[in-house]
Amino acid sequence: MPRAKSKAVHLGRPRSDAAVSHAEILDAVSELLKEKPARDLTMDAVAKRAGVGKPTLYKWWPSKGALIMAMFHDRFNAILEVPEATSAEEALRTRVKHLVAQCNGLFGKVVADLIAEGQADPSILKELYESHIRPRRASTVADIERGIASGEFLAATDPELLLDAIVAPMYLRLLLRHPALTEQYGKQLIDQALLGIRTPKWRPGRRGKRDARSA
Amino acid sequence: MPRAKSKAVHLGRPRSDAAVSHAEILDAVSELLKEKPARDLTMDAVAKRAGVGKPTLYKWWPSKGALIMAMFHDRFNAILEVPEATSAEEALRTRVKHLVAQCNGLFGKVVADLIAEGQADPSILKELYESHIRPRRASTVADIERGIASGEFLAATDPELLLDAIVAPMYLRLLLRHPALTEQYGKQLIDQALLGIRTPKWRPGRRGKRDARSA
DNA sequence: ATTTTCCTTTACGTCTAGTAAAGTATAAGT
DNA sequence: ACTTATACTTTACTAGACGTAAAGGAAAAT
Repeated sequence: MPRAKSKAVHLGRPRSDAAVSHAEILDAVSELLKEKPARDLTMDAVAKRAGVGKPTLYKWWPSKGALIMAMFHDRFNAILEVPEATSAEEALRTRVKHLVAQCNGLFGKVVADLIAEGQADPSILKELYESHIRPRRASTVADIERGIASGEFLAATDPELLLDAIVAPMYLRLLLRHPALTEQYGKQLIDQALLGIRTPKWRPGRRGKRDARSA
Repeated sequence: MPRAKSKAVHLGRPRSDAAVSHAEILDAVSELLKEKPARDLTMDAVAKRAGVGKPTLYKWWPSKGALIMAMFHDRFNAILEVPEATSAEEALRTRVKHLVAQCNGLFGKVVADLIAEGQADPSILKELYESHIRPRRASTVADIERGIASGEFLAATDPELLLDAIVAPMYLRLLLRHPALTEQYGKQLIDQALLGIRTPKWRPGRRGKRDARSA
């Protein structure tokens, strides 16, 4: 008589270490995406390269899109840390520089692929936005709000809108591939976006952070 | 002996009127794209709805992407005419308003689909850019340059960059579908982009509309 | 009526997604 | 050691779509 599955005592073959096979599968996805667009990625190819069977893939991920999303999640979930000591403008410039570099690598390709896949499967768009874009935005918005609080940026600044004006053109170039997304372009975008935002008289202290003025 | 095909005298069945069957085929594509994403559009379905055979489709267009692009070209090639009498700012606002409306209709869906398809077929991206985006940009850039020449905008303004900051966020919302692309958002983008561009002393003719910000 | 050309229909070969069925491995229990 | 229960893999299959080839029908000149 089999015992009730009350404790850590199970009958039969235990689950294999998901961490290991998952890593191998996501590696395979990552490597294949370096070679071909997501559209041309076949589950058979992933299974073959990972050394597993196709049903194994479907056991853990319901679709190709979900699998790619999982790889993206696993590999590109880091949010850039920006030292609080710098001015908000410097923080923005650092982030944008970093984003340009990422967009010109595998990160950029996969983001573009995911947005493309998302046009036929909105759940991908939703997850991409909720799990990746939203948190990244939040941390940059925090930078901007810091800049507003410190008097570096005008009080009337809308952080979300400012962010959109800087970042969206970069993503669009990523998607359209033309013209190329360069670091210089990122700089120009910041320069322009800050034209009407920057407080004229504001001077960064050498540590950057000045007390918020009272009234 | 067949005569040389020197003149309008051909032997055999004449070519059927391409204009007619093309229109029917592109109608079919258009209708089907109202119902499903480009990814799920099948050539069989197009052929069936248009009442033609599949080989006929491949006779004129080499791929599904090319077919969709042809429909897009045929249906959405109009560029908005903006009266030269208005201020550059008004011209921008008119264009943006128009673009929001278009993006929320079939135009927007097809653009998004084409960009998505383009991720696996760069020739689509290229044609989309060269044949559609570039000319539209040119006409808006002309508006902005008019504004610079008239002194409405600062001389240092970079028209392309300004345009990117306004339009790219709209396209990105179109592609990400979240948050929704509203007319208000378009307005806010212009408001913000013009903050650092507008000449302080410049006064529009009485047609200019002073507008309060909408929180 | 015959010929010539164009076009459509039908049918096919291939590829891929996703699933079902059968077989193999690894543990506990006796 | 041997059975049993469970997890996983391999193989094979169905369904659908692409893109093409072959055959037949339609419309003009002769």
